[in-house]
Amino acid sequence: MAELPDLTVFASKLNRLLKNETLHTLDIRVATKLNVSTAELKKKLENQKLKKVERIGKSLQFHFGDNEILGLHLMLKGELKELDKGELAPKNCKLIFHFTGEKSIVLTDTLKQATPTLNPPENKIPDALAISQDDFFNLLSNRSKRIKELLMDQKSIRGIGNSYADEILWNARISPVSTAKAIPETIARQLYISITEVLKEAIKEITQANKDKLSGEMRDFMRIHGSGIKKSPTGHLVKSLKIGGRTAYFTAEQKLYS
DNA sequence: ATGCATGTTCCCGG
DNA sequence: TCCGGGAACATGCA
Repeated sequence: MAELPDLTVFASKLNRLLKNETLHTLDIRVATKLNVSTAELKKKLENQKLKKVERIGKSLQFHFGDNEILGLHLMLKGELKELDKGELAPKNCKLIFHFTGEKSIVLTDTLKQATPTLNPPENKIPDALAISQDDFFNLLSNRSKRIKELLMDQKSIRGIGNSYADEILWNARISPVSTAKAIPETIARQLYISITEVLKEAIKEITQANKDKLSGEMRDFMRIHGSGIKKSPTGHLVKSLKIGGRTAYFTAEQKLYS
């Protein structure tokens, strides 16, 4: 699925496309995972102006007129797509947003796991691109989890998925199986920098490749993560390991703290 | 053909 | 209670 950098690009595309447009009709084809009734969702959002779209963690938030927020998590297979005028709803369509200016976007999901949430509860879990250095140090200091799992733990820090966790840990030269609290502060500082650097660089790459994208993921620029990558940019053999049911890619350049 | 990838949740055992 | 492993979900791609 799309990860944080892709979602950031989607959010800016959605803003360019739909900001200040009024939602005319919300066509709810599949209501699975929805936290309110279809009637309530329609009632709250239809005829409201879309004020902005934001990315928070791995979800998008559509802010509508009267303080109504629609959160949307795409999960593994959710995809957004612009629908041309008169175009039929695609297969596996869950939601269609028809705006008064005749623009429409559709949410499809073959897995039916995409999760729309009306007015998601306030959440203090920091976003990976917004966490302060102090909060990040505190997060590491009392956790005996392996660092890769901690970075991917959405209840600790939001937005980092399997592939970017590998990229970040290689950038910081830290082994993914290091114990979080065993990482010394100087190294943790580097890790903090790597998070921002890797994610921002990815946003830049994706934007340059296609600032208008609304779906899919782009990974061409990844240094470590991917079954096709044999060596790191510095020439070290890429090894792999299952961590938390996911494949971690790493090299001997990455130091183990335990 | 086989199996891997992908996020989250839930279930189980240590 | 925390930690880690595994399954489940549907589909496309090597």
